[in-house]
Amino acid sequence: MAPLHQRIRGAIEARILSGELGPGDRIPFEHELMADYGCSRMTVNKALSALASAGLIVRQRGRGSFVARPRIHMAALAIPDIRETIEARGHVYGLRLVARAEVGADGAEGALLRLPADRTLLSLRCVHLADARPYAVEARLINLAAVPEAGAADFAATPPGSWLLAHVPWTQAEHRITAAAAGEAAGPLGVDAAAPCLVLERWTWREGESITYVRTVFDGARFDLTAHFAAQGMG
Amino acid sequence: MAPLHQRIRGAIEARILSGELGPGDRIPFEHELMADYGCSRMTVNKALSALASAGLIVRQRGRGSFVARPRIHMAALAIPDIRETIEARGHVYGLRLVARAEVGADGAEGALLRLPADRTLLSLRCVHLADARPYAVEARLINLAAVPEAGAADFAATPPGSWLLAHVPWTQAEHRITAAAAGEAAGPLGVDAAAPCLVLERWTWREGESITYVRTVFDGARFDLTAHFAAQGMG
DNA sequence: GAGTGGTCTAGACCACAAC
DNA sequence: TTGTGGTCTAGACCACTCT
Repeated sequence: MAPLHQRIRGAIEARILSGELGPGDRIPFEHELMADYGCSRMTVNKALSALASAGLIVRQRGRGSFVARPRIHMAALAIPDIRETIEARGHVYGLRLVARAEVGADGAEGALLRLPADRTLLSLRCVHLADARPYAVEARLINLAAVPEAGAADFAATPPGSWLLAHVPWTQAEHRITAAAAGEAAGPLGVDAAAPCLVLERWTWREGESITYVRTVFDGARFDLTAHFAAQGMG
Repeated sequence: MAPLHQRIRGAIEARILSGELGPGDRIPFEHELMADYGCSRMTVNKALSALASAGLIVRQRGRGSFVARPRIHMAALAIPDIRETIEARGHVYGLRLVARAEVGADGAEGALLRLPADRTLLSLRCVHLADARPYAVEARLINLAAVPEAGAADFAATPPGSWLLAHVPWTQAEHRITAAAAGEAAGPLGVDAAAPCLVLERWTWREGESITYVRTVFDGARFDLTAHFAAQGMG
């Protein structure tokens, strides 16, 4: 038997998702639900608060609770860890570190991370392999002032993304997904220079400080980003 | 002054994000926090429950609460409403309905929506324009058994995606993002057939029933998907 | 058995909205 | 003035974990 607050939440969720309650419609008042379920106000409140934090309803002090207007195509998209993706499909993951250098932040690299010119960056280029075949080309910059331990990490053995995820908590990130011709990545990827590729860029910050920038190029013919997800807070 | 449960939550969040508490570390017990803040257990419980539902900590009955292992690059990506995107950038939105037909579900279309062969689908093709210039090409299928009102909607005036979002609640969706050559979309988009394009596919369900499938092709040189977001539940 | 979190009660005071 | 939701208290019983 599910907890009462969960059953209350589920019952209201069902009425919204079935269409019985539409956007803007009123949810029963807390005291009505108390009477319906024969429980205390805290229990009802917990159910409604959960629905509100999930975005299914809007609560207004002094007015009541209402079904929320549907959100605009907000989607939870899993941006996968490359090694995990490859291994999950039963392939052997391989990593080839092509270049590693410490560079000043006064050039184009520094501009990408929006850093002052006197900082030092670790610049990495590597190729991710699936069954020894090129899968993705990655160019990464790491702000050494924010992550000094990265200077000693072995990025020929551990993918930079996996290493950072395990070592550095982040608070803000930005993704950009574009399609482009392979261009410079054509050689390492083993495709034609005009081949359509999926380009994933990510900027990551921790408490306002830039941590890393990464640009990953995938062969469009072999890679896609997919995500299955449930509607607003349906878990 | 923020509510007490929010301040407690914020204080713990800060300790996790600053790195003071790392993955697997123990969060103070509820009774310890009660003593620290001089409040009741319900208040502490509300703070910790919120952190747990945000994925920052894991709570285990009989053991305690612990900092969660960081999630694998899970990101909230906003898949934008095309009309809103164009208008938000200050351009004039235009829509050209190229084709509209009701088709049986016994062909390739039915397979895309995974529907029985006896169902009827509404098949639409349209071009989204920004300042009268082609911006994206959309091919859509709508399950008329699930959304009969769509048969009467004016999709020459309202983009199908906007119409559906406003009229039909969904519970499950799946996205697939790929890069591909323009191919058939080259003509309507006004680009070369080999031009790299971003292809966004979406399947949408409502309580297990297919609602719609859409495949949208964007000119890679003019379009990108971006998302700025905060870490696990940081609002 | 002692300690943990999960749930629930029956009150209370407050800020805010509508009348 | 009345009613709403937001917050908080000081208890309680339970299921579970660890020893």
